[in-house]
Amino acid sequence: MRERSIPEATVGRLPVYLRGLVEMAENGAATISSEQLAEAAGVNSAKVRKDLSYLGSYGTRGVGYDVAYLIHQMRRELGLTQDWPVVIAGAGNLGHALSNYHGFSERGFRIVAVVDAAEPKIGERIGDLTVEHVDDLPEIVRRDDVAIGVICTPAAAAQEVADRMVAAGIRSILNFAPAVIAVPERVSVRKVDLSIELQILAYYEQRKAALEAVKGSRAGLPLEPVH
Amino acid sequence: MRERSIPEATVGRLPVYLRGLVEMAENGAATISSEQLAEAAGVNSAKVRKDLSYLGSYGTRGVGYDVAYLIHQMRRELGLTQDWPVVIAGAGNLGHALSNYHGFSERGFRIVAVVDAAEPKIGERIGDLTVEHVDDLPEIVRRDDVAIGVICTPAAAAQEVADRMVAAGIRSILNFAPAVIAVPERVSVRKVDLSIELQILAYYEQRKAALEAVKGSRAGLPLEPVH
DNA sequence: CAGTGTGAACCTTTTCACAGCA
DNA sequence: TGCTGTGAAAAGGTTCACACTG
Repeated sequence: MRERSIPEATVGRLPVYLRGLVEMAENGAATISSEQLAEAAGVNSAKVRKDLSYLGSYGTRGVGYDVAYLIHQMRRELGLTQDWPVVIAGAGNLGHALSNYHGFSERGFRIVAVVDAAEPKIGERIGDLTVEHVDDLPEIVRRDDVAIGVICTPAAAAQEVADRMVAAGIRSILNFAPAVIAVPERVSVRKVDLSIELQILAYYEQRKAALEAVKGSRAGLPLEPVH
Repeated sequence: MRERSIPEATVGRLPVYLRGLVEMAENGAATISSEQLAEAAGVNSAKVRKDLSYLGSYGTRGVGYDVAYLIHQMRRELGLTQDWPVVIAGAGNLGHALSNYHGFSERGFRIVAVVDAAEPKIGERIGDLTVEHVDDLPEIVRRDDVAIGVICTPAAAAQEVADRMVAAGIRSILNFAPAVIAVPERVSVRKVDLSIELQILAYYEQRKAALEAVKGSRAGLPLEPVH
């Protein structure tokens, strides 16, 4: 392989593999088979091999993959060899929780600022940070070379905040607000909608209940796997 | 159509449509076209029509869809005509934020309990709730007929909590812990991994930077859309 | 005649199965 | 011999384009 452009589905799994690999490394494993990594990532081994093949031929036939080397290559490919300064917009419940979330800093995402629009929030302390005004976004982005913004505002404010982030020069947005936001093509957006996840679970849950109700009477609708 | 089993990809979008429809209804719209709904949901209209066709033929040619009726059908299909009692495990930052998150209750997901394993947390108040001990899960699940559990613990505790949830009779799990959890086949699991989302953004961000660097010199790698 | 509903084409992703190599 | 790497087949998802209808 060793070619440009990793499939989107694969990109989404690489961080999962990476986490598994780092854990393996901590446990002292020097090499790992696709079978073992698949186990750790909760997928099948064919998928692991295909996915890793997009990074290059880093395995050894009959042996497996060198854990340390694969971690290195994966970090390089994912762009995790550098630190990523992140700004969070919205100092509510979720904004607080994310600002304090250790998993970010552990993986090289440094929260450099939290902004909000509400006067009473400004100046509030969150860990080492002080909540700044959203008007200061352009300055913050310049000051800390921020490329990634996280939106934790209510839905009604999400589009405006997104616009301000884009105007300030942010090029990637993680949106937790339950709203669809429009951005220029050059800006990447990913969304995480907490209640949508529950609604999806409810759908399958309800199906299971419906299935129970007719149990035995018919062959039964196949219950598709979730996620 | 009107047939069993909606494709997974469609199930994931229905809640987005639903949100758009509810907003339209609040704005007084009586009917909506696939084009308008597509706009609200951030997808194209062909997808909307295909997706809605799995629910049945609820549109009127030349007119569009009746908003109220479509909301009703969609709620029914998603299993949102009932309330879903939810238990949250882990009274840390995220557990707190989710317990207080209004978006859940607004959509019929009622947080009935927060549990934790750490003694000092037990008895702590979160909104109207008092943190209970994880040992009491079976009783809580019985008491409130809980079907959905949310894991907000550190990664190291996730599998054990999942096991306890399953043992207590929970059949759907939303996992926020950065860990893969194994559950019996009958249990649905969805995961939300906050730092994985950032890592995916970092990947595309880094690609964009790499592209800038060679700008003009070559035709350039196509920059695939994110999410 | 505007806009749905849907076959058919197309593209992406997953899985299979095995050749090839350490 | 054991496990990777990958073509080829299968499944799943998206988009096209247009017949059909209220």
